[in-house]
Parts: sequence; C-alpha cells; structure tokens
Amino acid sequence: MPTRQTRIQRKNHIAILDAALEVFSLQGFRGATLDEIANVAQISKPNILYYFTSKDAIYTALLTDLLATWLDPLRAIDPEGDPITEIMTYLRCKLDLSRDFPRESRLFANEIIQGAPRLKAVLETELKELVDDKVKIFTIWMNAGKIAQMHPVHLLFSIWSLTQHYADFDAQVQAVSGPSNSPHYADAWGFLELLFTKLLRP
Amino acid sequence: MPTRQTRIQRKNHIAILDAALEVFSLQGFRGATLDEIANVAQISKPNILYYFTSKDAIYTALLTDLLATWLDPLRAIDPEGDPITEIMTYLRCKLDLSRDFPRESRLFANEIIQGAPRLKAVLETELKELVDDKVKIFTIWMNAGKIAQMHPVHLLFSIWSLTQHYADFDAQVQAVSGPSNSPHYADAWGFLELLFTKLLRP
DNA sequence: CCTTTTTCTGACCAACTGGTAAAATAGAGG
DNA sequence: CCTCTATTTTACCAGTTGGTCAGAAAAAGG
Repeated sequence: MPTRQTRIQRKNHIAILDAALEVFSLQGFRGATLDEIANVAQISKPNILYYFTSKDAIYTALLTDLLATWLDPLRAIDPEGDPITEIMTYLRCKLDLSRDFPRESRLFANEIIQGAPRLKAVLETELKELVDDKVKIFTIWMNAGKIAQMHPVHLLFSIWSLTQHYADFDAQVQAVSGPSNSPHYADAWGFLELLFTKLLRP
Repeated sequence: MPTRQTRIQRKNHIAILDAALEVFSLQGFRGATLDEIANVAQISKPNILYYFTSKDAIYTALLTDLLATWLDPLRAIDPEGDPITEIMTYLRCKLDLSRDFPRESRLFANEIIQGAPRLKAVLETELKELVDDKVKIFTIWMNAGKIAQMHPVHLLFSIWSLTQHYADFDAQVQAVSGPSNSPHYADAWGFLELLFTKLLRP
C-alpha cells in the first residue's frame, strides 16, 4: 500500500537520491559515506536515515531505478523495424544516455567493476533473457542478409562499451582531448555512425 | 640510492602490492581498507606500514607501475610499419592485456571513473603528448589513403573501450554469456578483428 | 487554539579506520 | 656465541563510520 507521499517526503526523497547518486557514482558503495551524502543533500544524517532505512537501501533504490532506464532502449529494438535503423537508433540512444546521465552510467560501472554484488542476480535473469531475445533478432537479420554476419552478443557489448566509455572515462577523454562539454559527443556520434555503418553493412 | 633489497623485502613488497591490487581494483581507493589488504597479503597491518609509508603510497606505487605497462604498446606503434598491421597489433595487445591483467585494468578504470584525482596530471601531460604523437601518425596514414578517413582520437578511444570492456565489465559479460574463462576472448578477438578490418579499410 | 502526526535534531554508541610507538623476535656477520 | 640490524608483533590512539534514540520543532487537522 504505497500511500500518497507528502510534499516534504517527495522533496527530500529526491534530494537524498540525487546527492547519493553524486557520491556513490564517484566513490562506489564502500567508498561513499552517509556524512558526505548528507552534506551534499543539505540534510542531517539522522534525517536521511528517517527516509531510508540504511545506506544500503539508498544504494539499492538507485540501482533499481537505474536498471529500468538502462534497459528500456534495448527493449525498444523492434524485430519488425528496419535492421540498420533499429540498431543505429539504439546506439544513438545509448550515446545520448551517456551524455545526459553520466552519473548514472558511472554508478552502474562502479557496481559492475566491483563484481556486481547486488546486481548479479538481476543480470543473470532479466538482462540475460532480454539479451537472448535480441540476439535471436540479430541472428534472424544476419541470416536474412539484412546486416553483416558477426557474433551478435559481442555486437551488443561493442555498443555498450563504446557509448558508456564517454561517460565512465570522461576524465581521460577530457585529459586527452581538452575540457569541453558537448563537442566530444558530436565527434563521437560522427565516429560511431561511421563505424557501425561499415560494420553492419552486409 | 635504491640499495639492493633483501630477499624478505622483495617477497613482502610483492605480496603487499599483489594483495593491494586485488583489493583496490575491486573497491577503489576509498573503499579499500588496510585491514583487508593485510588479510589478503597475510601480513599484519603495522608490518605493511613498515614497508609502505601509507595507504596512499601503496596505491600510488600500483598506479605508477601500471601506467608504464599500459602505455608501452601504444608507444610501440611504428610510423614506418604497415598501418593496418600496426593498429591491429595494438588492438590485439590491448585485448591480451585485458585478458591477462584484468585487475590492473579495473584498478585503472576505478581511478578514472572517480575523476582520476591522482592521475589527472600525468594524463594531461604524458598521455596527451603520446596521443598527439600517434594521432599525427594516424592522420598521415589517412591522408596517404592507407587507412580510411575518421576522427583519429576517437579511433583510439574505440580501441581502449572495446578491449578494456572485457576486463572491467567481466561480471556483466559472464552474467550474459555464461561463466567461462577464455572462450569470451576468442570470440571477442574474432569480432574485433572483423570490426576493425571493416573500419580501417580505406 | 489545541491535538496529533510528521519531520527533524543533538547526543550518543560500538565498530572500524589509518597510523604510531615500543618492545619483542629473527637474521646476518663476525 | 655475540652484536647489530632488519623484521614483526602487541598494544594503542584519535578520528570516522553506519546507525540509534529520546525528545524538540513543524505541519496538519480539527
């Protein structure tokens, strides 16, 4: 029974989750502290624990929210659509997510690097099923000669790694190619479009 | 004056750095604890601080060692060599590093995700110079029609992200495509070879 | 205005953190 | 065997950590 929340509850929930995202995405679960989250959120530590039962609960809430956003574009790949368009749209969508939600991307990256202790179960069921489903579609497209023949799972890996790289390794990207905000992403899109056009063409 | 180390010093240095790599690569700097490193290394905490002045010193030692190993293959790209062969060799080398030294890859990833607080300076000087140098070579190759025209910096990014992905996101790779050790890498190589062959061909 | 519920705070706690000091032990050289 | 140095341990410390609790302060409801 999720009773309607009050205005204050909504405001503080959002403030806490936003601050927690900031801190967790930079420090990982163990490296983050409630004190720092409290600082960023401008809410006292006991008050944070009034809204969430524990540090763990905040982290889990963030991860759960995140996973949906992350997988939706993959779900959207339509077996009836034009193969190249479908894949390029997914690619574009993932790159936009990296640009617009870099903290979410880093939070996810931190969790996976650390062995995905809290996500392993979901990845092995929900994500795996989804991937299996899309892999089947890719395979059909390949056999029909709509896209080039290749290992379909690694095609997915390549989309994930190439797009998330710009959010997760932003510090390196900026160190190498100068500190600007969006030009990277314009160039990145140009490059990725070329790459996948060549890769997918049968 | 680095005087010759005793047998015991060598042994303990190695044990400590190895344990620290294990822990830091999974938890990041802040998330790691000396107690856990001590546990893994089977050496008491004060004894660890007899060999290294601080937690920070261990971490910095690891990062410094790492950077050299990481950049050597990039340095090895030869402007006189055959363009496609040179790039494919670099790609292969980076993939092998991911397979053989996943902890080092994750340590680096953790540092960068956290904003590269201790590496930023080196990245902006040493790495940037090296990248600028290689970018020039790539550009010459492109203008000579030896490889296809593309954004040379993003070509490098793509090599880095595609290869490191298999080490850094191993938990996800295994969750999706089953827990085996090497088959992933054989498939990965097949896929990447195809991808870059198509991408680089003028 | 008063009551009831929600929100918030200050004081506190036990466990853990990185790090220190001194003394105990082990090794090497003679 | 003795001496000197290198190594290791025990006991400890001050600061931080996630979390609790009783009560204060606001809001909300009437």
